[in-house]
Amino acid sequence: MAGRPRDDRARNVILRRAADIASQDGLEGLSIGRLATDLGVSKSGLFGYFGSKEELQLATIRTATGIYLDEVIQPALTVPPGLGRVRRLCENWLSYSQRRVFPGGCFFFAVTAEFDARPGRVRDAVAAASLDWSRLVTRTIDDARQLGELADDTDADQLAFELIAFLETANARSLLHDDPNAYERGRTAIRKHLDAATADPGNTA
Amino acid sequence: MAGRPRDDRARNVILRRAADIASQDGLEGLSIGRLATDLGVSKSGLFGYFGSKEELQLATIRTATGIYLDEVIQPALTVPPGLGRVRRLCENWLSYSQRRVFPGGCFFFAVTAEFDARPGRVRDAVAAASLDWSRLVTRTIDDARQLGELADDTDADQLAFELIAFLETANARSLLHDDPNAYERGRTAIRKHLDAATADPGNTA
DNA sequence: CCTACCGATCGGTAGG
DNA sequence: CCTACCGATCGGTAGG
Repeated sequence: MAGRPRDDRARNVILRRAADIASQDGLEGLSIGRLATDLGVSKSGLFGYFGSKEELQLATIRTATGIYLDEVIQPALTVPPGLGRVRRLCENWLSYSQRRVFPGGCFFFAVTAEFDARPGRVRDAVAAASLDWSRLVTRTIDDARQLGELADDTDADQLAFELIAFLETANARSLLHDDPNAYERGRTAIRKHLDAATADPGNTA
Repeated sequence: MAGRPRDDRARNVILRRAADIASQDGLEGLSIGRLATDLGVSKSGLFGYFGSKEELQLATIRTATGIYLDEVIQPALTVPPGLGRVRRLCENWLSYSQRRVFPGGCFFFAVTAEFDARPGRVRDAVAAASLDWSRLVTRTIDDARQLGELADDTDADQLAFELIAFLETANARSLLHDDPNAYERGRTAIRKHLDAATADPGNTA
């Protein structure tokens, strides 16, 4: 299945560039010819790595998932479970978007809106990645709750929905309006929200 | 500028269909040939109404804006200013998304992610529509604050950011995961958030 | 508002 | 992994 090391390196270079293009112009806007020209190889040579455009799209999603793991998730797992890890996960996400690890902002935000109404394997792969992320945030919140750092009656699924909403909206607003305040709005919303959910018997919010 | 009434009617039919297609496949996925075939007219005949693909895209955005006004904004203005109008605006938005007024969910969510990283007139038009909507939500919240229905220190811009985040995330999750609970998550988040912001000197959240 | 066409680009293939 | 090509489709135009 895996080619020689040299092939793998070439493949990685191709897919990193593909993910950058897709974050800006979408996975449909990503064309084999353009990608080949950008990288200075022949179209059919590049095509041979993947066999079809759909396979290129799926491989690009896997590459983006790996980068997301490295940039957002892994560094948060160095923090012990609890509220601190929840905060770190959110901050890593905002930083990943703000630093433009992908030039078009969050890769998954870009391709979700593109494929959410187009049934097929690409949509399925995007939906699976989104679900994995959503479950990780939920689990991290629930850990904090079980450790007594969030109120006992915290609905982890609901709070995860709300935090993810703030992250994605900060990303979207920053991109669409070149608004540098977007990330501060997101940070404020997250801080306020997590403070409101901290274990505090007198808190009714 | 405006053609005969017959032309205007034909134009509206074309643009309504264009908005439906764009909500699912994007404004680039909207092709003049496909649109012409769908509507049973010649490609050049349809082209003549607009003169370029970019003009078709801009006209489609204007049509979608009109539908958004009719479905979301106008019916909320029948409610007197205050917290009730804020709630009505949010509920109208969720209903507009949930009823699939556009088959691909919110038209503007779909085209924002598509064009947020592609400078040009289309992005500018999408950004302007987004800003208008954002300002309307902010103003509606600030009216409620001035009427004493929201806490005096409510940051209307910040609260608008948060409510819009819940709306868009409910839309996105419903589309990507065929999740019927997405809208209830959105409604819960909005209710909880507005309750926490209601005028109440003892509330520290 | 039609038919017929333009050059460019798409995904994909043949042949070496 | 290259050159050269395939049919299909793109936005747009000529001519009537």
